[in-house]
Amino acid sequence: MPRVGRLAYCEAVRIATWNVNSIRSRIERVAAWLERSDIDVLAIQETKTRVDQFPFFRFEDLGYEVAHHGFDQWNGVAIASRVGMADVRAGFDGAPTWREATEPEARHVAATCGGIRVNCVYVPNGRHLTDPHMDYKIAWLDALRVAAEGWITDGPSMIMGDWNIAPRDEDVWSMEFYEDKSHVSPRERAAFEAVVASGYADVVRPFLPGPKVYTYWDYQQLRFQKGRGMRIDFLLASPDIASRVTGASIDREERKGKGASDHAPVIVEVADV
DNA sequence: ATGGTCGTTAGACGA
Repeated sequence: MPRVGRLAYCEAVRIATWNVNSIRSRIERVAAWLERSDIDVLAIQETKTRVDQFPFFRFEDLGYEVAHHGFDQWNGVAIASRVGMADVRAGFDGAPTWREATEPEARHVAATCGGIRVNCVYVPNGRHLTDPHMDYKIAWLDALRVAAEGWITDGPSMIMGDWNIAPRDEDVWSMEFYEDKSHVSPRERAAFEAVVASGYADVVRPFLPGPKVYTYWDYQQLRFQKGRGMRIDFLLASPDIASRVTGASIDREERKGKGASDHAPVIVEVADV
């Protein structure tokens, strides 16, 4: 059979999400990881940089196109892809602003990569149960749910990123520790499950069931070394994508050593895109 | 020791 093009022979696409906690401080680590991990699409959260400071060249050197959305040292989201980058969009309709801000924070960017509508999200941190940021977080997730109800009807899509929510008790190292804290409250969990219920599926958990499967470990108190983490980074997929996911992994190696992000990358493999 | 570490940046603030 003659070769008719790359996609015709592409057995799988590898898609990942990673909260890098500053792309400028982490760029060499991210670049090295992309190279050796054979990643086709990476959704990045907490770039913590303006667009004019983003190290686009480093991704381009490796054959990736990048869409980045960021205003300043807070938040910031990006998508890097080597399987196409079309219809880039920053932010979704109905996203709330923090208090009276004139523009929503940089917490969502979308692009169509390899036939998949990739939505990269950085869900607000609620901080504490009674903090105004918690109401903002819930409002943001509710608006995301409304947007997702539209995306699910538009074709193959994914929503991936740092959700700042541990949906199940087994997703944290200690429920006793977290019972009065953010990330595990019924309100947050309901808001997460409502996005899932709009038609998406967590495509990682079936391959990596808990307990003790985490994607984030606080820098403080030797949490990583002690195995005290949280599962708060998720890849959700529409049914047509979910049924083609052949594997998933969390690269804990990337949480090790000096210069690591506090999150590990989460990877899924999608067959026959 | 009532914190412990990181990131942004230059005194805090956020996670």
